[in-house]
Amino acid sequence: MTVGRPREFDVDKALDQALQVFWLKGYEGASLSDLTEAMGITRPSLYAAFGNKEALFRKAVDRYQGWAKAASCRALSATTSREVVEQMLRVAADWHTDPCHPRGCMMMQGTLACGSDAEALREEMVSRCAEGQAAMQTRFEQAKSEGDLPDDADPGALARYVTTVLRGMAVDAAGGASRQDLYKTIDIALRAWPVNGKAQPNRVAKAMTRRA
Amino acid sequence: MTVGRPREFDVDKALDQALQVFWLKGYEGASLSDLTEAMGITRPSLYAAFGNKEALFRKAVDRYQGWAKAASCRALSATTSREVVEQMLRVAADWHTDPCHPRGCMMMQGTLACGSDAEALREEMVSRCAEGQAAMQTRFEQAKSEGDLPDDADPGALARYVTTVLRGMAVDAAGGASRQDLYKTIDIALRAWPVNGKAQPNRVAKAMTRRA
DNA sequence: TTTCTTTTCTACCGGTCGGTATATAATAGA
DNA sequence: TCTATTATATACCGACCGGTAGAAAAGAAA
Repeated sequence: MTVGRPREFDVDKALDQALQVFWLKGYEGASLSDLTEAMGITRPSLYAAFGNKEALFRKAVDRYQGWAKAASCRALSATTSREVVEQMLRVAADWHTDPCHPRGCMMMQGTLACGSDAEALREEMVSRCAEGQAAMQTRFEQAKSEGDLPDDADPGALARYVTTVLRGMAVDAAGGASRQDLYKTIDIALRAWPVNGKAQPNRVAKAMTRRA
Repeated sequence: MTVGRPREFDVDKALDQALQVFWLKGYEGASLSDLTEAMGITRPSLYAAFGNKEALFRKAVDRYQGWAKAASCRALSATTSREVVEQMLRVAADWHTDPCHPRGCMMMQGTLACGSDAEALREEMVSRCAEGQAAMQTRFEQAKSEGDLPDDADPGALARYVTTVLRGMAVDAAGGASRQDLYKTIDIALRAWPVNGKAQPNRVAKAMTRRA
């Protein structure tokens, strides 16, 4: 029951369009003309609805990260650390080569692709990416305590390694690598994963609920 | 014995300064004002000496790639494929965290960090990066024929894997990762390297000349 | 219908972008 | 010294940047 002239466009759809533009062109590479044309609205409408360009970018990143976090949570709940990593990498490979949207990682394309004046933005994005790495680290610490990883395993270093491969794959995809190429890379990357000689007490029980 | 007024600045030194600016700010993020200030020359001097901004960037990339190719050749001449990869990754880690210049990879920071109008530039950089990957692939094919890699090894996929890790590390470094962090990542990444059960006839002989 | 609120549109702001016209200064050869 | 040639410095170009003022339009409440 709002008063005043009703908005003529769908805010969420417009945000999706803006996300695509940022993904493709980066934060600074996406001009307001690019954005308003893709969103199908005029400049003042954009400012009234989203604040300014930076706020619009943040909202686009929020939406993007929502998807990423959902996929990440699903992967983190896999039974073994190895399965966590494999799912993480495969989902990323599928995502970064999905023909429904631009290739590569939106946050990397959008934020690494920005000059120095948006330094604060970049640092925020770096720390946002670090969240995912930290989540993996805690998951691997849990795996270690469960005996799913050997005693000499370094959860932090392992999480960093996976993050590095993820970032590399995102660049590969942005540069045109095919999904099959990324799959082959994943097969090799996974051979670095430590195998433990200890018993894994919860493994069978967890495996039964894995596909729930 | 050239005629006319002599140039008052050192072209190579100016190009080095331009390289630093592009490295730090990217192709589009580096404005002509940024460049001329860092190079210590005026705008018309820049255009007279280098053509235009894009030509200047290409020359800067040429110089950067010269260093990269030299290091790459050194690594490729190592005895075993594993040593090739280890040296490749370690040199890259050192390079990308060298305090003497901006962090990360100049070509990635410079080119991935550009909008859509410089699409041709980006594609050229992508193909330039592919050269290094191709060189690794031929080196690994040689290793396979020498028995240094198992018969079921896929030289192309292995080269892609190493390239992916290299790209990931470059992003890590640009985001602030320490050299020690990258070293730990390398230790893990190397565990993916295939081990062969076959004899390696030339291994001892080559190892003797390795440190020559 | 009148009033109030909010969105939409056109047109514009100062600033910066990459690039250049023009005039002057500095050298080599005649 | 005079001329040809090249580099320098100032000042400027049209185009585009992110962002906004102000009027018209469309709804809800009175």
